[in-house]
Amino acid sequence: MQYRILLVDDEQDILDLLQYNLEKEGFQVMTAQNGSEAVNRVPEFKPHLILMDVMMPEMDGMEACREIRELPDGKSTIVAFLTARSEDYSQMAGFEAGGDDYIAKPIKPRILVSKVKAWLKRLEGQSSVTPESIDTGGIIIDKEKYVVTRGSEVFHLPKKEFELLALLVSAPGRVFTRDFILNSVWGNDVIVGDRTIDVHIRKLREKIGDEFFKTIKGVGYKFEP
Amino acid sequence: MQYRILLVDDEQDILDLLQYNLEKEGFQVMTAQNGSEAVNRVPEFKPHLILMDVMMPEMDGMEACREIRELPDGKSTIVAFLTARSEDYSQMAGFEAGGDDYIAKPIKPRILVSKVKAWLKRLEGQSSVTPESIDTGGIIIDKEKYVVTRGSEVFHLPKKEFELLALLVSAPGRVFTRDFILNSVWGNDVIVGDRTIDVHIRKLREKIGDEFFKTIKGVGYKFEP
DNA sequence: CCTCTAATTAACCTGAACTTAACACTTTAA
DNA sequence: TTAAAGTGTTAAGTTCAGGTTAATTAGAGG
Repeated sequence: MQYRILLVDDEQDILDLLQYNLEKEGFQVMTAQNGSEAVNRVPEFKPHLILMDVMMPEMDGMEACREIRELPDGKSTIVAFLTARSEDYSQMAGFEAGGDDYIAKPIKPRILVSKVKAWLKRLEGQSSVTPESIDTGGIIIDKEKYVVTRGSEVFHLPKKEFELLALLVSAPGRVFTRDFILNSVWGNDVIVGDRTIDVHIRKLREKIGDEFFKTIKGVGYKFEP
Repeated sequence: MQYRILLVDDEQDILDLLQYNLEKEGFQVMTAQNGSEAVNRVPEFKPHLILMDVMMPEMDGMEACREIRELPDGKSTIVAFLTARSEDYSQMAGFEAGGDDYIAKPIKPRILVSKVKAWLKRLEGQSSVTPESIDTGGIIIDKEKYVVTRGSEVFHLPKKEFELLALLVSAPGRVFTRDFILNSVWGNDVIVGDRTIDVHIRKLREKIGDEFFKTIKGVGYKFEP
């Protein structure tokens, strides 16, 4: 499948440069010259990744990002900012605006491409949408802080357990087959034994609570609030 | 409040044009004809934004920018270069010299004005969103004095340690991936070994306190008050 | 050019996280 | 009812990310 990337910058030169380099790598690229144009293109183009300059006339990157996050298709795309290096980290990455990451100018094509690939790789593992925090049946999963809260208790789960939980909770009641879980949490290229999932489920049951994790024999597991 | 803009170009015509357009928008404008003149004007005028030609007699823009960055008032001002279009984006913007952005000649007044406004907008955000000193969980980070205070203790951290701390503290609780940290503190063109971050984290733990810095294995680090 | 500090690297250690193996248990269906 | 298949449990590996230390390199300032 071809990934779609939306480039947003007010300067044609930079758009050209980036577009050239990304298309060379086989990505499908669309461009926009300012924030509002970018916002408009999202619904039609449904980009997997948006690379956006922070500073633009008309509507700046932060504002555009906020608006994009409001769109139905804008929640799942990765937004990365192009920004000058400065001391102001929080601004820089535009966390508040819902930015995922950033790349500092000057942009070296090779670095750009490798970063883009890394970002997109993140999408592969995900089933569909991944909001910053999921809240189901009294269990809150905060992907930003990497913590799980149930009532007043706070759990610090290791990576795999956390991802497994996040997957199950992402669709409460839905049954995930062992196969699907392996793909999502472990990846299609990793081969692990049969009991690995069981053990991880067990740890979740131990920590979060037995009652939440239901086994469907011959099929898989599901999470129930 | 009125913003102060320092224009630097060796051509009187251009100075006049820019000055006219910017004053029309309500900005306070001062001009200089070369780099050294510009450097001299910074302490008295304390400009919010410096618009400077790259190529000038006496002292060019890059050099002037470097010197301005050395001044106490020069750290917080935004420096943008006026530059002819070229393929060399990294040079173009003079980021190495500490420039924040650039605008390509020929300069269209409307674009100039909107860019200037966008740049200055960043200052607004900084004063409110990210003050010069952050105070989290009893730890005060003074970005101006480059000093960290915890209770009555005062730490003078070296640059990298300070920046790492500032980054983590900028979003307490949030997990920063090693990758992200490398980008932010080291920049995406610098390649450093795997253990570099660890060592810096260790120094912070040593100096500030072990309990504040939490490791999320396989993910990254976070700061918790 | 020397000195001192910061920054980075290298080499090694540690332990949590993850996986596996072995076996017990449970369900299903011939 | 009993084998077969699927899952649960435990403990014992194994691996790999991160921690630690010391040595090396880079850089600023005299």
